[in-house]
Amino acid sequence: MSDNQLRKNLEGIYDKLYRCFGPQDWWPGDGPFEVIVGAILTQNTNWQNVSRAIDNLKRAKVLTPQKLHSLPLNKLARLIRPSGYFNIKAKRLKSFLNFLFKNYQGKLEKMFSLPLDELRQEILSVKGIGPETADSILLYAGNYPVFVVDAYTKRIFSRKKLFCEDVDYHRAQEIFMGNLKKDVQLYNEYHALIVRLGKDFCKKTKPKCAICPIRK
DNA sequence: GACCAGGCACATC
DNA sequence: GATGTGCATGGT
Repeated sequence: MSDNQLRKNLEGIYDKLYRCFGPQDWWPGDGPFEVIVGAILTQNTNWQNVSRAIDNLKRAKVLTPQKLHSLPLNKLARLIRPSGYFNIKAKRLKSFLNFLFKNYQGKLEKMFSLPLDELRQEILSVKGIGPETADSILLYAGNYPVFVVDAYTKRIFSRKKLFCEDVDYHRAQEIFMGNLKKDVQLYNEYHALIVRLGKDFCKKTKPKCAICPIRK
């Protein structure tokens, strides 16, 4: 497939999704810190469970960097229990908070004043934050122009023969970022629309769906 | 009861 | 470098 065709395909799919589903108004969450917490909690978990965990944190009035940083690990784990993998996710939240307080005095504005590539490297060095979580944080909490690749992206676009399902994260990201304009709002909406499509039409065990809006 | 959901780190070969 | 496994809840 030529670069030109690829670009047309990516833009065409976006247009179809947008026409079909409309703006998704992402990230579902209030403010950058809640976005970051949600990004960590949603690892391999559906959003409904994450939402319950976040509600617990809100009810306990601990959903701020300072409060979560000083909350004991076992209490944090108990509050985020509905999100699954709660022990490991509690540690991951703590490792991010340690990073935030050690390097930026707990201030997100300071952290988000760094240039994209530098900050991405730093966030990726935090234990428990891999490429997808890092990019979700950068795009949805920091408003950096980074395309987020997730399991749905790989599944949907491999079925459209744009790349293999086991494509490397960075390579998949390059395909989007190299062929679309670097635009925060576009990347925000595109990923949100992919998740919307994935949830409704692109199940793991159902390779074809007759009513999929982007089916040829 | 099986399968799935907006990953990641670590062990083993 | 590739592949397998543990981590866990709640919905369908």
